[in-house]
Amino acid sequence: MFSKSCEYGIRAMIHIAQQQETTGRVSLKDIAREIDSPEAFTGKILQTLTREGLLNSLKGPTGGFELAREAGKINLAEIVLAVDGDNLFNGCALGLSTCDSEKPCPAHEKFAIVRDELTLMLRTSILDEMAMGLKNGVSFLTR
Amino acid sequence: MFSKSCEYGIRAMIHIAQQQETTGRVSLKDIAREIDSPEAFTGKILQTLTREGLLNSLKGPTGGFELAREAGKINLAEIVLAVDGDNLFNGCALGLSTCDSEKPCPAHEKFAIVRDELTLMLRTSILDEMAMGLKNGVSFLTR
DNA sequence: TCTATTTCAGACAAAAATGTCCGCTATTAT
DNA sequence: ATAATAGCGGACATTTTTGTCTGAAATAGA
Ligand code: FES
Ligand code: FES
Repeated sequence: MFSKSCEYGIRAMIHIAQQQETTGRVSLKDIAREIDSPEAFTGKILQTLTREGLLNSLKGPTGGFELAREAGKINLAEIVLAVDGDNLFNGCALGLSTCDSEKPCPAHEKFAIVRDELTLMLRTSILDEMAMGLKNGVSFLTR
Repeated sequence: MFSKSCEYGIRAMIHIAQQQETTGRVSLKDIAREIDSPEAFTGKILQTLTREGLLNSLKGPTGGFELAREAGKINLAEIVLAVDGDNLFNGCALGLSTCDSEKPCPAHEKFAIVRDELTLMLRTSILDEMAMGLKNGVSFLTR
């Protein structure tokens, strides 16, 4: 469904959202440890998220990453778009060059509905809600 | 969403379903041409589908591939499972080792719903219906 | 039987995704 | 100022996915 990069990116963003309420900025080392991901690789992904305007980064001691906007105004669709691009939202299920309802593939009719539901689900998955779940111990970022 | 292999596999199965009503078995060469896919690579995928019991194959002149069951009794979920495995149906959105509603990731609650809708959509996408769409010119396998 | 055709199996190759390393730059604290 | 810290950028390495090639095995038809 999502690339490894995207999975790490989402987990990182949720962890940052949950952490920064209390401790402010979060370091790469802390993030990689908490979401159980390879540190250097995660660093690359966080750079991407920073370039894409979802994170701010600060160098030096006490440096680290923080959300570019408040956690209530960032949703999963933005993160997926930033890391994996828009193919999941627009692409054809059967890999045709474009998804076009005027000249659809045989799966289009049923697939487009589910794809749109997925898009909506991602748009309505807000970072602060997910961070809340983490904090309350009802959800987890490792296993 | 799906791997290239899976996309080619689905397109091949739909083409075979549409073609074999009239001309019987379908050769790899014909399939690769009609679904616009690399021939040798497509051959590998058809071998997999044959091993997995979704296709029968026959060597020699007049040989080729045919559906192992009638097109009304094969759905997309089976093809996806045969080629890409069950991760799409069971896997965690955020890449945790397993998806477990007892110890869910922060995306689980909303994601599991959409994932189940996708599964249902694939299960109810039947090969003969899609082949019909192709024959009637309302859907297409290339672009 | 002989030949042409077609799938099968395995080795090989190229490209993309995933992951690591290292030196550089910016920043903080002493 | 200087040293220590943390992100940045680019090169490099590994693994997976995607794709190719070749020869063998099976089969139909002449
Ligand atoms: S054309 Fe294939 S999903 Fe729209
Ligand atoms: S635990 Fe992540 S989707 Fe179920």
